[in-house]
Amino acid sequence: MESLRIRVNGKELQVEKGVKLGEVFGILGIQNAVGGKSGSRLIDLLTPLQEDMELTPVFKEDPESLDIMRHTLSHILAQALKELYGYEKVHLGVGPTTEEGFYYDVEVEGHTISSEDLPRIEEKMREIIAKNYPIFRKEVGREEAIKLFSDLKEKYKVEIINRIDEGETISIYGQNGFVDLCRGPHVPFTGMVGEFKLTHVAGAYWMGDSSRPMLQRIYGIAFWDKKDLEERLKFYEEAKKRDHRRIGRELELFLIEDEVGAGLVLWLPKGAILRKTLEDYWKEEHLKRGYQLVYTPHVGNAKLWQTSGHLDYYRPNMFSSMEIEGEEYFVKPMNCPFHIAVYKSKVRSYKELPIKLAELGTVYRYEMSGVLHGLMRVRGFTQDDAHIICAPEQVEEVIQETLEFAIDVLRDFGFEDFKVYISTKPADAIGSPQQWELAEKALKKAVERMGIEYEIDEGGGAFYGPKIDVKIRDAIGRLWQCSTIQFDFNLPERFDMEYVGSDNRRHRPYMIHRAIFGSIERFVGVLLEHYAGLLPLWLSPVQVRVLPVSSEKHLTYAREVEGYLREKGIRVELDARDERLSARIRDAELQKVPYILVIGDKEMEGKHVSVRGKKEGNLGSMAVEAFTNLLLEKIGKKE
RNA sequence: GCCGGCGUAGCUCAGCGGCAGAGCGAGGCACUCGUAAUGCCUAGGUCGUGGGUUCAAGUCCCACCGCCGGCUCCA
Repeated sequence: MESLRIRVNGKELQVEKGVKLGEVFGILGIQNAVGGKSGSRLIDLLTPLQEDMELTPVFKEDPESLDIMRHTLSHILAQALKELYGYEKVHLGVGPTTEEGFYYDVEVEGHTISSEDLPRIEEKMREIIAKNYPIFRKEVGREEAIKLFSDLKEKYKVEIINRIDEGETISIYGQNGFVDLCRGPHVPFTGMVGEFKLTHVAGAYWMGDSSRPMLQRIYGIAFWDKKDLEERLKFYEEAKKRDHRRIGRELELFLIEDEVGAGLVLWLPKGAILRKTLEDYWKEEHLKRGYQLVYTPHVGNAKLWQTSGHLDYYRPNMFSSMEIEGEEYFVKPMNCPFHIAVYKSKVRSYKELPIKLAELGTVYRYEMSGVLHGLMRVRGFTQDDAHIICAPEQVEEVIQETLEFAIDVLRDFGFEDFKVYISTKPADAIGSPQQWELAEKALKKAVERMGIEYEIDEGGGAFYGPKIDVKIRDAIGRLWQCSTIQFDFNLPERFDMEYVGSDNRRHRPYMIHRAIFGSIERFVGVLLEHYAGLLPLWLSPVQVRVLPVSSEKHLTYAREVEGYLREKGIRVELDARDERLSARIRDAELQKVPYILVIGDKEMEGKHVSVRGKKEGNLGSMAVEAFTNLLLEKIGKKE
């Protein structure tokens, strides 16, 4: 028998080839290990060791251990389904782990699983766990595997086997009469899994291909500790509480209605003022940084979209055409062709570059009905769009400046944590290698210089150019894609864009698309979820609500205060309804108004107001001017 | 678009073959009130739309529209 040298935590051990990792740990007196790790590779206790290796044990404290037990839970889920609906009726797809749990894609003949079935399935799973069945692992040959899974009527598994590379080991795992094709890793007994809960069931195409059958995906979450599980469930509840669709209705910000159309947003007065605040800020910041604002139409001639290539490549996402005086027109899905037309309105000199054209351009895109979601995914939205046209030697500086701009803006809205993704040249790219190299280098350099954490999505760029995407982390840790800076080597060619260089010759400029918010709609949605509706003062649709204690005695002075604040540019409302003061306070609190001013006899005497802050609580009485100055200072600081 | 669930008053929801309901909100009246809900009264519905089954349909069946959870797509 061949022998192997295994190093665990620095201790070297000589064992026979084929000895299971669990036995190795046993010899070494390592207890409670869930599995082992060699480099980044996870190995479970059931796996026979075939080569010399250095290992560290994985315990429950190690995050990798979750992956192992979640994987086993997905098998237990599969077995539970087989037990409940019949071994030959349940066809298994794939059952991987997720960031917080696991799922299994299955097809159940003659039954569709609904969320009502989940408790029963869970119960069956707990039975399997309680029995503490030993889990086995076996390596099988390709032919043997195909025969085994064909006999089991596991058509999807057979398909997977056929896709496995020659030479790769094919392993099966199972327990108590249940067998699954699986790479592992798993815990050695069904009783070793942690706390779990099945959360929901949804459809999922086999292999993610819409031309293949749709399976049912059963999702579960799982952690070692009940505490962690409950925390995760609380997170879902918290997310639900922050749902911008709910907040939007409660605070009367926006409306999306059947009568108007799916994915089309009506901005109610309070939402409109929020949007205006965002837009005014946006325009000011752009002007400060040398952008030129433009306005372009909502529709454009088909010839334009032909030249841009949208009709060839983007047509499925465009609304149907309309005919005007024998010419075909389309509602715009993008602003770029118009901005290019602005650029081309005259001969451009290198001295003008970079030219930065910006517009809050409302575009319409056909999105499949199933993907529409509140403000986050709509059919009509306003991009905070800009196109930067520059010379090659300006690219680096332009990218740097643009990225800084985006981050500065996002910081102003209270986001501090960013994740940046750079997508590089895909296989089917157009443009010269020099162009790609220059562009990709500029992107990387900009991110590195700013010291932001980033990842590279190798080959993930669009065919027409590489890009940077910025995602922001919200108050409960979720990432939202917002800003994007995207090179375009395609449109300058298609539209024959030029500038005259210092050599008096014509040159092709570089063009960069960029958005900071992404879309106004989506960004407002993200803001609402980030702040759970309690927007910072400078963004609040209503910043102050004035409440006279008595709607008769104090009304005149209350109106005076209201008028004064309004004149100072503060968004103020008077609530002199014939209601108890505490009822009106409650109402203002629920509407998340940052400051409530109570006005009674005492305040009237000294031209004071009694201030109650949403965050600070009762701040006591102060002079109207003092309060106004305090407020204006806070608004100025974007608090 | 696909799979599953769901559409009942402005909102949140109950009713699941036999007289359309509740709370909040809205309107009216009384109370004139000091930091998170004063009381009483009233109005409000082709039960998403269209078809079908039935003596009888929010309720059962079919189609469509929309919403929710996913999948897919996001030149």
